[in-house]
Amino acid sequence: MAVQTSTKPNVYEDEDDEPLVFKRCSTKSKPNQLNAEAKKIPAQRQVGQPGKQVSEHCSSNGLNSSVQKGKMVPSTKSPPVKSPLASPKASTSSAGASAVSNSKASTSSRASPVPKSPPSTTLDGHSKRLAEQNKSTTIKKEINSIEHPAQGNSDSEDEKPIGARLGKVKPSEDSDDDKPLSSRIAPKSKVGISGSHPYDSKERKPVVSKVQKNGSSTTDKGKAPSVVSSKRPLDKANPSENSSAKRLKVSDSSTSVKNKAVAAKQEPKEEDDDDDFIPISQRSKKVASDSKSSLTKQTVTKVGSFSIKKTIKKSQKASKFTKYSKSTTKPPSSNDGQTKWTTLEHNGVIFPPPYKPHGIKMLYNGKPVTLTPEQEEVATMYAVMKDTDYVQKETFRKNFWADWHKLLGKNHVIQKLDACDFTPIYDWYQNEKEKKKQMSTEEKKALKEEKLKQEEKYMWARVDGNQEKVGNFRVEPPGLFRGRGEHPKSGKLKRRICPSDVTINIGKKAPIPECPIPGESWKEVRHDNTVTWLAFWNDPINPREFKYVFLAPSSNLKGLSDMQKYEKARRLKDHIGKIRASYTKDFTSKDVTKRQIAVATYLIDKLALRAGNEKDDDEADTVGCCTLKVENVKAIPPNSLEFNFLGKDSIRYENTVEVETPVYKAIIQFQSGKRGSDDLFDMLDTSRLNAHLKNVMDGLTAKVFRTYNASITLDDILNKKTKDGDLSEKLVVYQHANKEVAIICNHQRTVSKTHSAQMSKLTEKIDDLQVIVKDLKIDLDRAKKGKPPLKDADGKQKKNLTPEALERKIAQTNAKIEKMELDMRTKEDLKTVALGTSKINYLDPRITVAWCKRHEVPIEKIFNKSLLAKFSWAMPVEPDFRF
DNA sequence: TTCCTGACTTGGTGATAGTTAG
DNA sequence: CTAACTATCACCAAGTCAGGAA
Repeated sequence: MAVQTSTKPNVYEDEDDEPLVFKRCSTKSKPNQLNAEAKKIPAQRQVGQPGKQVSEHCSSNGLNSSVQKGKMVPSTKSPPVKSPLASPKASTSSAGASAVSNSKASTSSRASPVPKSPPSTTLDGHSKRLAEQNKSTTIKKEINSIEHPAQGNSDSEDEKPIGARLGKVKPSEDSDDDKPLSSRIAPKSKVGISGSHPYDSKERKPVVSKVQKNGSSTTDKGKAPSVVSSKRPLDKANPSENSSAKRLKVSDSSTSVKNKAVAAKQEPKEEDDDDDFIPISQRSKKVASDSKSSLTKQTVTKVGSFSIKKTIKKSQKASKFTKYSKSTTKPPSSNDGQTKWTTLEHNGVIFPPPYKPHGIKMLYNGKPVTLTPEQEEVATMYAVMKDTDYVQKETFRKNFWADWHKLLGKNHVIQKLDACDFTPIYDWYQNEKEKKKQMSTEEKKALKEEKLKQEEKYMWARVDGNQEKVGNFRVEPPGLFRGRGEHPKSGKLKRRICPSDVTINIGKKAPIPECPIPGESWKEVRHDNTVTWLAFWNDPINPREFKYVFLAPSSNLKGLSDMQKYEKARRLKDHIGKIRASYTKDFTSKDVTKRQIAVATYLIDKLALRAGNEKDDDEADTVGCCTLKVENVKAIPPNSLEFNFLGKDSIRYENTVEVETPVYKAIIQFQSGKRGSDDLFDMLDTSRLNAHLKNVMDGLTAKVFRTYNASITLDDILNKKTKDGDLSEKLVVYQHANKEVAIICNHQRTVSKTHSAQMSKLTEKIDDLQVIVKDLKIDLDRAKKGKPPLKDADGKQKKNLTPEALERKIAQTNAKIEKMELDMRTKEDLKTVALGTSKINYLDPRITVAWCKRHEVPIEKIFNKSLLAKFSWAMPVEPDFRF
């Protein structure tokens, strides 16, 4: 087991001991210890404390990390010119820049073979190539898209209690600028547990209550939010950076396609990767060897990396990763600047089936009403929503009525919604649902197959010769608009989309998809290779907006852009010290705009707030950083700020943080003389802010900070907290890190309806087990004295067991109890935290993959099937990769 | 400069497929 | 084998941000 770990452990450990620079403050709430500790760690960090600054600085430029890694290129500094080309930072390049693959050239061959059906099988080894590519971060890698065969991962393990270990984690400390500043955001109020007794046991932590959605909440809001302290030393700016910052106007790396082309050229040998045709079974061998070689190669370059070959096991493991990397065929075409593809074939989109009238009559003033199919369709949409809270909302009903009334006509019997009784339709619907549920497995299966058969042709596209999965090829069916929060348009009828609403985008030489509805035709057919959409139509609710059909996340196109996103965030690491120094300096600038930019940037960096674009009146009233209102922030002496606002999706953001005094003062100034509903940052909007950011780092925008803070936090926690231990303990560490990121990003979910019931059930079970333990102890005592055990509850005589056997049983039961308690704590802890969002969008998968490789954690334990497909580009990463 | 359009990423939820406990 | 859960996925809403028109 200890495989690779060998090298690293020490490193990390050391870190722990280092002085921390940032530390979190404790939350106010007093969680029980476990929590508290755990939470603290990540959650709140103080931004710099004075004394420690030094270290901070250093690290800031990533040095730290690089050092640790040993390798990853110290170079952070890349030449000032960021090159359009490669965005990648120099650092990566070390390995070899060489390998970029590019591609177009090779393309053709591979592609063809791929059958239309999803290729399920290929596994393969392109890893090598990929690996190299990775190293060089050059953008263009080829990502191939093929689907992976079933991977069966069988590992089953699963589930260990997650929370288990949290308690043990020690508070971390971080030091560097690199580290995320953020602090904890989530408000922590504590809530009591609902059920009867709380779970119990030892430490119970108060539950954190989260925020509620839509503001309504409330619940506990009063509680104490956590406070973060932040202080970052001012001094730090790095001189050097400035120059680079200036950047010439090169295009931003992300777009840098052009370069890529050049780079691409190289693609050496990878050709052999194609094993697409080899049966899987045979492939495995090959894979292993490939991977090995690739790894080896890497090893060479970098000193410290662990060598794979050490054990067989290892190689097997490696193969696991390679199996998920795409095997594909050709690399994506290189783009030059704008080009996203050279050839594109697909079959268009599929439309929902026409409405089938059911003929059930609803009641109006208690009397049945006959409706036309169109009217009935809309009535049914509403009827079906009877038990959702949408229909409780005034806006929803009003909008629905307006649209439906129009359909009914002025002289219809139905004149007002309140006198309508949709129950008959509702009941009919419930009944249909029930019937469906009752169908036999075979029937269900047949139905599913039927559907699959119809949709199959729409599921795949061929992009530059590669077979790629299409994301959303189904046109949205008509329905009532379900806006989130207090959306002014919620309840409006979303009309049916027809082919004449749809614009298709396809390669010039590709056959134009046949319109699936006889007699109708597409609105337009374009051949625009500067965009990635396959089709779009105007949103019926807001005609100036569009609904697009894109490729699935597992596609090369998406994978490439995903990777570029993370590379950009990694670049921020090299500039963050300078950026922080610069905005710190501007907190006291005489120029109000400058001061606002500085404070806004600080909030975005420290709290991971979203940029906050302006919104129209016909959208829900939510805000982001630039659109914060005076009333959303409350200054709490001596230097804390209490935030409370509705953010994206009308999710409430509640957090109290300690900020640096100049920030605190600046906020008070920005608020003075304004009404609560006025903009806090009146001189600012997102484009101004982003324009400023762009001056500091090429391609930098507000959202990059979210990605950066999320990923660096994961990398940091993972590397500091992972200890040797069994798999489940490692998974707990991962989950803990993931949770911290989710908290920073304020990713919430609603508490499941059955949550409290589940908790009390668990409590009950634990109580039962405790009774059992008690009885066992009595029996043990008796057994020691040679007496027979007591009768059981039914009055039956229990089996006579030896004291040893009884002791074993007691131990087992206690272990069970402990595990359950842990599960409960974890469950309670995560009841309002959504871990998935950050995994999908913010955490550089290479951090996870590398960590898995280092610690021998099967990647399938962390990434599910879709994530594995989406992140296939990250699978070849070197084990010592650090964000 | 500001406004508007267009393209693409990010996000929460409910239905469903898959698992596990009883 | 069924009930109870859980994990996953499809769905589609809601953001971000670039770039061009006004």
